Amino acid sequence: METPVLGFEARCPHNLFTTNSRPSSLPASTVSVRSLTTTTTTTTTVAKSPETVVVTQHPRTKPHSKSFLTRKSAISEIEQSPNFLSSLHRLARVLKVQDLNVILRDFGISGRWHDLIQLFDWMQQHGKVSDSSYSSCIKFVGAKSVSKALEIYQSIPDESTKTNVYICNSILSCLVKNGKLDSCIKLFDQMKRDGLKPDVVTYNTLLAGFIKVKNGFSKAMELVGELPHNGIKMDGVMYGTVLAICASNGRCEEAESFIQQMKDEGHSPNLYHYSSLLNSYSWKGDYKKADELMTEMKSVGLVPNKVMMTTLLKVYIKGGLFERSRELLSELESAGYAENEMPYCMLMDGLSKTGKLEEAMTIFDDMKVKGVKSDGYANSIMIAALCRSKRFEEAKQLARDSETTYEKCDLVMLNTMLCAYCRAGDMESVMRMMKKMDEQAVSPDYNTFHILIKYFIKEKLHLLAYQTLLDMHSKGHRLEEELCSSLIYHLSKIRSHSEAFSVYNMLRYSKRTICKELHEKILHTLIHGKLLKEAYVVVKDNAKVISQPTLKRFGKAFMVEGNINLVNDVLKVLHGSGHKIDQVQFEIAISRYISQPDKKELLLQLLQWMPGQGYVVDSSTRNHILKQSHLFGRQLIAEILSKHHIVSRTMVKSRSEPKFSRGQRSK
DNA sequence: TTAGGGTTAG
Repeated sequence: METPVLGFEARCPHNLFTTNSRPSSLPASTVSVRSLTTTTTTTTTVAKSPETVVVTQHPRTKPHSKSFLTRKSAISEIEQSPNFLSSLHRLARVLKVQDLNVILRDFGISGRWHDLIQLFDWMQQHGKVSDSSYSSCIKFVGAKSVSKALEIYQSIPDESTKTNVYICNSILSCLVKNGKLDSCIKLFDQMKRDGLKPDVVTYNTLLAGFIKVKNGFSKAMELVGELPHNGIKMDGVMYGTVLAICASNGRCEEAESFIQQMKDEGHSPNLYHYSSLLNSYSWKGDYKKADELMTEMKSVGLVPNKVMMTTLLKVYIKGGLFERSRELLSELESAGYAENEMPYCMLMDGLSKTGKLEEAMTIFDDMKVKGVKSDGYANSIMIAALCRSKRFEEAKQLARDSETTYEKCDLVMLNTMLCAYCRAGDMESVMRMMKKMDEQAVSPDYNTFHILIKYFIKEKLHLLAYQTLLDMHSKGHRLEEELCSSLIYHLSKIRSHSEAFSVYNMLRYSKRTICKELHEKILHTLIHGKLLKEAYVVVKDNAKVISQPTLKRFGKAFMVEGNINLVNDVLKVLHGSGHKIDQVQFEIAISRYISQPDKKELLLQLLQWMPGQGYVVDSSTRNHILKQSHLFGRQLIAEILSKHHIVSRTMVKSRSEPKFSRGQRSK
């Protein structure tokens, strides 16, 4: 009785109960869900495709088995029940795992997230899960919560299930879609170690993660390089992904060669493949190649769509072909492809960035006259354009208009307006924008901080600028040297030396190399602020790039007021850097030691160190030491000073030798 | 039986 149904199920490659998907190669009308799940009389009416031929080749004795119909109705009952769990309890006995999967997917598609989780829990508790339960569940759960999806993946008890390629692809895709590319790659490597045999879908999933990532191109190519090793051939989908990666990285030559490769392998590029290639030409504005591409595409019967035409416009604009751009824009208008502001925005931006502000403004006005729908991008572009031309009052006015016209602003718009207000010196509006960002819970980005700090410096609110920089740093944004340097300068001027030093340190430890003048600059600030211990740190790390006069100034300052316990270390560091220590510095250091006899050891160390490096005490210092030698041990002092004496004599001799050779002297 | 991609603006 059940055989025909099972036979049918076994032959049909797709789930009987699937309500959402069908074989992607088939048009919607051929094998509809309705036709498969109602009675056999309808199957004959749709017997047009190979699949339905299969059906008719195995005629059933009965329309559907009782069990089939029971399961079918149980599924819809649970799906439609306001309290699905109670229906589930009641009907559980008749349902197979694949039936539960159908319900699971139905919940996923209709966004019944909590029901989905509840159902899956129930399935796990009752041991009614299959590989496809995991892959579907992870897919739907992952769209809302990556951590929950990971939790489900980790909960898989069986190691071999954990490396099931469908399940792996599902969780990897979920990570990619949530921008967690690094964790995705890590997990992928782990999966491979655990026995995953990645397939074309796996690789494509990973590759998709590189599309909008900076420097994603080379990493993507590494992955592509792994394909032959795993016996995987690229398919049309993967070519699409790879071309998008090329396009978003401006790699037009590579894009061309991938297109060629796919053609050679018998794939026909579609509109998307060509669009990516076209987009790759926009980087350099290569309109010649773009035109050729359009011709080729049309010759194979593809009709450019709105996006493609807009991308072509982008190429023309980048290539500086403004007349042709205007013509193309008219074409877009007549084709009904310019009903929103995007093509206008591109043209306005291109014009203004090449100094054609007036022409950009004409487009802007035109757009308004034509009643083109705008979400505020056009305004934002013009505000930026006006700022670029230093027409701050007009920029400010337009920003005000935007604020009243458009309720919703994204971060870039907010930044543009903020910038206009800052440049126009409108403090009240600046504060209003900051408040707005706060209220809308928009977190400031690098640009926001940069704009504000520059503005606060201009308004001489240096400590506020400093606080903002701290905030910026704590949020993990990179700091720009020029801005930091300027802030260091201003903080020093208002005698906020330690704040200046903290800016220096933030920059120093977040950047591999910084301009050498900055070390010198901060050193002057620290000396001036008497932060000598900090100054010593700077010298210790950077003595080789600091000028001799500055080192001298530091040395002297430290000898006079630096921590006495560090005096010898400082002298050694200065000497070690190649700096010739001034006699005055020794004099000061030694007098300090003499005035503090408890530092006797340090004095002796210094005096013993000096001759070995070619330094000797001068006569007044020598006399000073001798007068107090009872404090330090007369005998020892006498011995050390005699060494100084010997060295000083050889020094005098060697200094005089090159100048007066024997021969010269005898003349 | 479950998994993948792709084009445009500031």
